[in-house]
Amino acid sequence: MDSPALDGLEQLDRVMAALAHPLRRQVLLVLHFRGGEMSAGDIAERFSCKWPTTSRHLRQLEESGLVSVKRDGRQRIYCLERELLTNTLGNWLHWFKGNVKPK
Amino acid sequence: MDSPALDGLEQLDRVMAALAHPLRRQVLLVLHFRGGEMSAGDIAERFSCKWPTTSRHLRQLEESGLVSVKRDGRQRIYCLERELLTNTLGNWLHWFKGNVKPK
DNA sequence: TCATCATTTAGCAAATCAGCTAATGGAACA
DNA sequence: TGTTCCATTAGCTGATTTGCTAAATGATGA
Repeated sequence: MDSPALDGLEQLDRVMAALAHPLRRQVLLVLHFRGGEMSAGDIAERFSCKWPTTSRHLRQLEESGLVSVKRDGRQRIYCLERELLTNTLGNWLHWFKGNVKPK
Repeated sequence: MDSPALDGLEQLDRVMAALAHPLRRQVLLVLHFRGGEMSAGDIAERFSCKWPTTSRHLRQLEESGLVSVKRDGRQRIYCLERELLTNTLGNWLHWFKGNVKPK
């Protein structure tokens, strides 16, 4: 299910919170470098923590909108939402581009 | 005190953690749009939480390296470290630029 | 030196987070 | 239908975060 037009601030808040944990950032990178899609199992086996722990991190990522999920038989496939990531972070960062009131 | 050449991952970790709280992000923006430097008091009076609360957020920002402090008489002046912010975040984000393994 | 101003530190309580194990859900297949 | 496989949810615990109030610090000025 799509977050029903989560407003910008709320979205930023969730994205930033999701990015605060190193494991979640790592998941995003792994997803990216493996082509953007991986099953939960493929993701989980790359990390040293227990499966349910990874599973919860994945859910947080999903709730932030940074990944989406689809079912394929008994697997769940996680997809990186690359544009949401780069846009959300990029747009926020953009406020800081250019000197305001340069000395 | 300067963090003695904090390594990249540690740095990223602290920056991301610092950015996870909306008030801390807001402080950075306020600092930026006010020219990069403000006293603790000027910052604190712009937020609705109590002074000590803001003070602690400022310390977290300082520990992440995103701001630095200098004393000026009995005031403390906080300075936005704009390059650290844009470099740290920009470099991380850069991993996600360009399609890897497009289908 | 004593009071004052700007700000931080100490210390506490409530909320949230992150890890674990055990139990559950649901598709596939014998 | 029952078993197996992939993955999640439930529920617990300990650590961390965030807010508060009250006390402390440290520079300035009378």
